[in-house]
Amino acid sequence: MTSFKEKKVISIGIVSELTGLTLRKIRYYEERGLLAPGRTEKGVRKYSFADVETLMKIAEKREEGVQTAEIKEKLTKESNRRKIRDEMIKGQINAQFRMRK
Amino acid sequence: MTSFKEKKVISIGIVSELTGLTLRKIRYYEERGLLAPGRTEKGVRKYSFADVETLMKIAEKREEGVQTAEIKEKLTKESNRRKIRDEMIKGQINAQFRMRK
DNA sequence: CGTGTAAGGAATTCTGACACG
DNA sequence: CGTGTAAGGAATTCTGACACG
Repeated sequence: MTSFKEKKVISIGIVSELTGLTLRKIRYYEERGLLAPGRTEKGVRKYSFADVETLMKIAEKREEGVQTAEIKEKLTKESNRRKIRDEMIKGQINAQFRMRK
Repeated sequence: MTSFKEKKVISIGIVSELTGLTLRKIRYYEERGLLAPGRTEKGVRKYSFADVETLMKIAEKREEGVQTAEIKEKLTKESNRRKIRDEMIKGQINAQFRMRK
């Protein structure tokens, strides 16, 4: 269910290596609301592989000169689409169960 | 190819939370050769989700009183089986390619 | 707006060793 | 054998701010 890809377990230094982004940039994109890493009790940021992928998309867009505000919109829309899709799948599964009764 | 699950990106503190094992135990199992985390250039240990799963298996066995040496054997055998299986799959895929030519 | 950097402090991890057994 | 712990040091991360623009 909560797959590996979504688990917030990677610290920012490793994320930096994985994405090629500086710590400053990674923190800034969070500040601007483009992604939401987890935090340990002591306040240390933790990222998932999904976050790393998001950051790679952000990096591409930034290279194209796209501003963070626009990127944020695009990301929000994408996550909404994902949400709707997942709900539809859930609905289908539930429908299947009802059929079988 | 190099899937998320195998990537060495998790630090020992998080692994401890994920597995319920103390840092001491996690390091000791490594010392005994039951698993091989990666290291950053500075020497900080980094684990994969696969390592985390291995540690959970180790924890179970230890609770049953199995010694680390025995657990190590079992793990080695398992990884050999995995290796053989993967090679067979690779062989099959190659065979498919040859058929198509 | 987006990013770099120096600053001071806090949290994390590392190793080798002693302890118990 | 397997694990805890205290010890000292090194590496990592955090925040807020100044800089440039």
